[in-house]
Amino acid sequence: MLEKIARIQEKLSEKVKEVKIGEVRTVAAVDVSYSDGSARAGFVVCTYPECRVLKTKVIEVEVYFPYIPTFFFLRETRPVLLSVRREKFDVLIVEGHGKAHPRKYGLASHIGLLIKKPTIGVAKKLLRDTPPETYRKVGRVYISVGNLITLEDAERIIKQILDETGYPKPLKLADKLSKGRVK
DNA sequence: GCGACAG
DNA sequence: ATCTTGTCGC
Repeated sequence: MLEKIARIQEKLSEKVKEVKIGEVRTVAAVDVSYSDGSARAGFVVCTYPECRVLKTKVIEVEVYFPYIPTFFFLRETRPVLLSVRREKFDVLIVEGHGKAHPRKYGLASHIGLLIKKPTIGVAKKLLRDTPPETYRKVGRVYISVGNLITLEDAERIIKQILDETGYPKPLKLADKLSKGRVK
């Protein structure tokens, strides 16, 4: 079964577009946390590059798929998609890899393909067998192309919004929101 | 002693 | 991720 899905990932990775992004005025971020059998997605939209918070929200949804390394997107696509639908932003930061993946297709790429908007994958650790040219280390995180952006643009954008700990500010807020740990 | 592949 | 213990490395 997973073999079949792996082939699909390789096929879908060919649909990812690496193009220069247009003017960026707002950046959004999503992160998911779990409690019991439900997943909670924290979503935030900030101005770029100032990172003034324009919107925040949290949604809750039942999760049915387990976490399997390199198949992470099967578990988080649903909650992430539901939280970003109908929202407005120029680029979306996703907690999880984009092209920095053994099959060049992580959650950030899947989301980017589905919503047809620029996405950047951000993760704290690398997966085994990740092609070196697919990512950059920025601050303390690894970033990669999700969709509709170049690695260079992604790097430039993330560098502008790092906090003092080397972690993207919008993503940190999304993380807190998902854990219900923010005003 | 029990693993070290995103979360 | 979440829980949890110890604080460190094969």
